[in-house]
This record gives sequence, structure tokens and C-alpha cells, in this order.
Amino acid sequence: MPKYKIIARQMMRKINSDDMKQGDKLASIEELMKYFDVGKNTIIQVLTLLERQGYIYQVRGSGNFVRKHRRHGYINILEANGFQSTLQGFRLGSEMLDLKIIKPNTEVMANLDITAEEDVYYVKRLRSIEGRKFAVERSYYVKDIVPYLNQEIVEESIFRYLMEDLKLKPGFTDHFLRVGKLNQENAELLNLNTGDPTAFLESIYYLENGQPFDYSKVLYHYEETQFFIQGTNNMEL
Amino acid sequence: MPKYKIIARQMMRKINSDDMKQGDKLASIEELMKYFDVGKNTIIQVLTLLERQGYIYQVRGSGNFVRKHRRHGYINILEANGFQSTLQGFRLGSEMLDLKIIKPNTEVMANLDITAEEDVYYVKRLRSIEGRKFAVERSYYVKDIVPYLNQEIVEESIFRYLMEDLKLKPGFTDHFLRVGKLNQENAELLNLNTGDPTAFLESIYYLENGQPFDYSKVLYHYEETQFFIQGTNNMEL
DNA sequence: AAGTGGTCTAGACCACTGT
DNA sequence: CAGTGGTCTAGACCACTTT
Repeated sequence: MPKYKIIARQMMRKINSDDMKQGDKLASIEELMKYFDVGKNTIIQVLTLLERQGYIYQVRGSGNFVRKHRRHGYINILEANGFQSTLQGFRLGSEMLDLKIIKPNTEVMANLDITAEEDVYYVKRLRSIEGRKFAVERSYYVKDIVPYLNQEIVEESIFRYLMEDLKLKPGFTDHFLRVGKLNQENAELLNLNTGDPTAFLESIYYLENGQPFDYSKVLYHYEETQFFIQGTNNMEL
Repeated sequence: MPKYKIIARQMMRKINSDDMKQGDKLASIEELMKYFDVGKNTIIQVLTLLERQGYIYQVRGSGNFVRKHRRHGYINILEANGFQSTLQGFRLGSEMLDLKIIKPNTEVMANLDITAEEDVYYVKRLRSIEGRKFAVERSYYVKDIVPYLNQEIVEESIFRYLMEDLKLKPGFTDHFLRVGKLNQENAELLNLNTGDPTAFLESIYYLENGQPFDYSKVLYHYEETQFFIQGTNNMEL
């Protein structure tokens, strides 16, 4: 683990603690250099990372300041999988409704960038929070990359299994979100009425090397879910 | 404008052109150093920026590759204001429904971090794309920061006015998104029926120095809008 | 003017990928 | 092993904010 990540972790813990609140000023770069005994660029790397992760904001000529929003219970959409982090403290559950190996249809082929001959795992899950159903998820995993899944994995955390056991390295993600009306099947699964509103989120997950391995379609219960998206300085380009 | 931004711009134009497609490999860092006649760290800064903006993905020991998603017509939620960029090529309109100076209520006070005595501009707009109504927006601007607004500005681009004329420097943003049912007033504005689904997006815009200046609540037409959110490598922390 | 952050260089060395 | 990206340093100089 490189120095700048170790330092960043440490500072993130500090910022997350109750010691610090929105607008609090961090130590200056020079002080941080001395304290951690590293060069300036390393501190800059740390601060860039913290800024990008939404922990701080940087003000030229003035200092670095803690950034904290005040709302709780929102799903950070960029962590919509592995939402353990944003929804920590809530009791989450996953009920497996279906699990099988299939050949992809056109939609799945296009989104996972595979041919009709390649196998995919199809997983259908009902997700709950504090015992309340909040989402129906249909996911497709490229079998060449995810060679094995079972009920136990699927009802625990698939992403933890992929990362820790299969040692897959997730790279980037594309999310597409629409709003629509529930059909009968999905309404029944969520204990809602046909025609009720829903957030429909499609996500494509790519490995570090750019290969897509997971295409997920999730329908959220409109009364149980709210999303949070953090924007960082886009600077003038 | 620093070197790394100039180079980044140039490379972004190149990547956006039809010359390059998803997965194409960029020149190596050493080649880029020679070509642009700059040091390694400067190129690294460029690549970090491009990666963060979703233009490329980086693969250690292998190279940098073009990232392009294939869907069009989606609003990049991180550019939900100033969506000219994501929806370029579409004809956008803004009809002013209301514009006045008011005292903030509790909700506005909390989100803009102001007292009950400070004035805010209240702006209500109906936004359209290609002549079709797609969103109702209610925004609150801190008058101390935005001292003047009129119909012309409001029907053009408020953000362009803030940045170019008032020289405000936007910093970061918090977005909160929920799904719900339209009430009668908003349904009528969007030519929909009461109870139809809608995406409800609340956004707080902060200046570079961390001060909030704009609190916006937008209701989107569920048939006319879809959102795109790009996730970049979160690395292990 | 002093304090603080931002950009940039040159060079060293490490870590990973691909052949 | 060669190619390529990632981390890190020390130091110079610039730009902005604050007092």
C-alpha cells in the first residue's frame, strides 16, 4: 500500500470521527509534510484523493476544509453495489429468487460486450433493509470471469466474493437511471401496486482492464429509497 | 491556464472525435512527455484528470485506454445544471414562471446555511427540450452572492451568467434524488396526470470556498428524462 | 508581506503486464 | 526481460488569500 493511501485512510478516519465538522480547516501542507515525514507531492496526492472522494474541499491560498453533508439514509449511487458503506448501521438482506446459467439475449450481449455463445450467470434477488423490501435486482455475470456462484454467495455479498475470493479488480462503472411505472410482476415483489413509481437503475461494471463483467438492472421501491450523488470540483476545462 | 489543463483539453478533443473508440490505446507516457515537451508528473496529472472525467481508464503496466459509453440522450447528473454539455445538439428552453426576492423558510435556511433575515431569489422555471416540457425547477439563490437576476438571465442560462458575468467560481455539489408521485400542480405543468411518477432531484451548489449559493428542487418528466452517472475507479482504501 | 496552495521539473526506484 | 505505469523526493517558482 503506497504512502499516500495510508495517509489518506488515516485522515479519512479522522474526518469521519465526530472531532471534525463541515468547514473545519485541516493542517497546512507543510505541517502535514513534517508530521507524516513525506514530500510535498505525496501530500498533494493525499489531498487530491480526499477531495475526489468528497471528504474535503480545497481553497487556493487559504487551506483545506472538511466536507460533510448532513443527510442520512441515502444510497450513494456510486456505491449502489456494496452499499454496506453508505447504509452501514442498517440491516440488509438478500433473498435469492433465481440463479441459473443462460445464454445472453441481445440486450445482455450488447451491455457485456460478449457473443451469443458465451455463458452468463443470471441472478434475480429481492433486497431488503431492516426487513422491508426495497429493490428487485436482475444481474448478469460473464461466466468466463465469474466461473462459479451459489445461493450462499448470492445471499451474502456477491461483490465481496468477487473481490476477496476471486481477486477480481473492479475498475469503473456506468450507471443509467430512469423513472417509470411498475408492472404487475415487480409490483407484487415489492408489495406495491401496478403502476406505482419506481427508480430503474441499470449498471455496467468493468474490470480494471476495461472488460465488462456485470450488467445489473435494479428496480427500487420508491418509498424506501433515495439516492445521493456527490459532485466534486469540475474546474474549468 | 496550466499546462496540464491545456494538454488535457487537447486530448479530450482528440478522444471525443470519431478517430478514437472505446478500448483504443493512447500513446505511452514517455511518448506524451516528448510530444508535449513536459515532465512526467505533468503527463500524470493530465491522465489523472482524464480518468477522473471518464475519458480514459488506466491499466498498470499496460497503458491508457479510451473510455466511451454508447448511450445518448442521457443527462449526466453531475452536470444537471449546465446540461448543455451532455445534451448538446438538443434545443433547450426555459420558461420563467416566477421570480421574486423572499425570506427563506426553514428548509431553505437549512440547505443554504443562512439565517431567516437574509434575502434569497426564488426562481420557478419550466424547462423544455425540443419543445417538450421535461422539468419543473424551483431554485433559491443567496442574494448576498447573486445580487441581481432578471427574466432575460433566467430564461437564458443562469449558470453561465453566474460564472461569466458575476465571475463566481463553483466548487462542489450535493445531489439528492428520490422518486415519487406528482401532485396536481406539478402534473399540470408537465402535461401529466396526478399520481404519475417523477424523479425529484434536490441539488445544493457550493462556491469554491465552501459557501452554498444555490438550492434547487427539480421535478423531471418521467418519460422525457433519463440520467447517467459515471463511476471511476475507487481503488482500495 | 506572510502564509498557503498549485504547477512543474529531473531523476530515482518500484510494480505490474506482456512476450 | 523489456515496456509501461505508479510512487516519491527535493527544490524552484507561481498564484491566490489573508492580515
